[in-house]
Amino acid sequence: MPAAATAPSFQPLWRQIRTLIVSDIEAAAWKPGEAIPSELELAARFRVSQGTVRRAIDALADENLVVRRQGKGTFVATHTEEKVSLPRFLRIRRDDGVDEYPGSRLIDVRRGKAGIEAARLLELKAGEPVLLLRRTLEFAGVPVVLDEITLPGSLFRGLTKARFDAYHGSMYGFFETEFGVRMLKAREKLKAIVADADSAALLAVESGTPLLAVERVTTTFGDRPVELRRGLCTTMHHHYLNELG
Amino acid sequence: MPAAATAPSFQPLWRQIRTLIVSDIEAAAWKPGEAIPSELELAARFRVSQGTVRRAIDALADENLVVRRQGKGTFVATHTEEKVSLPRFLRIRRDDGVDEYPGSRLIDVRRGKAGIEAARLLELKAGEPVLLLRRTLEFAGVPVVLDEITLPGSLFRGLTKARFDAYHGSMYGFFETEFGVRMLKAREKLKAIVADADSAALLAVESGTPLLAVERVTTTFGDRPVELRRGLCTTMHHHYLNELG
DNA sequence: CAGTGGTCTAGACCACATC
DNA sequence: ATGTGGTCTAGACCACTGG
Repeated sequence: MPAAATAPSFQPLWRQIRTLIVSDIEAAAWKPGEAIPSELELAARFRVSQGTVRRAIDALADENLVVRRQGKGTFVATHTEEKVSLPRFLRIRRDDGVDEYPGSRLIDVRRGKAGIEAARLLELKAGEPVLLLRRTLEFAGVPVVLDEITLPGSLFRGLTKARFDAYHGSMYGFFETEFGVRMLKAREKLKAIVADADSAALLAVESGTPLLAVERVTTTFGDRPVELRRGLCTTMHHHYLNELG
Repeated sequence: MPAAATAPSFQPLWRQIRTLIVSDIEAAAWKPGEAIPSELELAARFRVSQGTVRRAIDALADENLVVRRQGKGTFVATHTEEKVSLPRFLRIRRDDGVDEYPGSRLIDVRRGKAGIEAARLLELKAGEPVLLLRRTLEFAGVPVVLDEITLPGSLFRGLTKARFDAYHGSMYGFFETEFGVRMLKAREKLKAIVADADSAALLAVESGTPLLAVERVTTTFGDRPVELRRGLCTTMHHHYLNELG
């Protein structure tokens, strides 16, 4: 039983079972929003005690891969039910503290080839086909964030502006239901820059205004990157919120 | 047994025991860095099974209040052992990916009165005495962050520049060992601004350079705020890192 | 070796949702 | 009443640390 250099040789049972369940979720044995089998059923299937299955599912809940609901069951996490609370990956907030769900306005969808930087971050070869979306996020009808989103062409075949506009819900909900791509984790790097002429026009601010630049790489199962997003955010009346624990 | 409007009437045993242990940690029954009693000992003391104590301690470990070390024991978390890895609350990184522990240079310590905004964020009355520290964080000898730190005077009596300079370690280590104030959680709000003349001088950049403005409110037990920090960060060669999961 | 945290089991019972 | 997740117990055994 070979082991990676830094990995433990033997994994506890609950860890192995967690991995098995993740594989089933990735293989869409149960779709996002659906219930997975009950703990007792999984325990019987894997020939372990309920407590061991519980431990595995607890880990998955901590990773936001599933959601537990007492009395009802355990459900595969989805981005299509985020209308109630704020989207999990949205860190931009209004300064006045009101929790507003921003509107998304798609500007355009273009086809292109991955540049060196995008290829590196998305683990593609330079020149591979990508999709380039531009969109704004509007709070109270005012554009606050300008995003340029780079997607691997191979995963999002058939993505058009019309198709996105026909979908009602968040962008990650769109990716999930229309292309089966699940956004699980993201890593963001923030810098302060000044607006150039183009960005300023789209955000309705003066050229030279300071903007918050957010570079996000989003990953799916196995930490495979599937989205590169460069956002510019006006921070006159909004901010980026982060909780440290 | 009265209950708050939104709180559950009955707490599970492990939750109650967690609270008891937190109280003991807050009361410094065991100091930061010291071991708390073993699970079996705590189980006997509270007349519950080891599993229930385990659950309580697991929760504390998730909150970074204690650190488990297999074979050795469970230890109260401390800010004085962060020299190996990067400080837990430091999000600024070098663009080149090198993990550098920045140097801290204290500029000055002043006494003052809380303004309206500081009073609100620190839950003080306007006009109550505060301490105002200014310091820079230097990466490779170059100032990258300029912090202005506001502390409630009542909690940090006797804090002087000389005393800080005599201490070797992180600022939160200093607060912990010298004043018994434990920084547990923080909430940061980020904006992009342009440097004014004073800040530009201290950060050795031109006036008008875009800077990342970080407002941090740090809390201790019971979510009581104990530090307000306004930081300005040059992001030419550094960035603010955030992981979303 | 003894002591610590880590895993796993089997079973009882509770709390919640649904029919 | 039934099925789900949530709590709690008692006990066995494993893995790691340090004298």
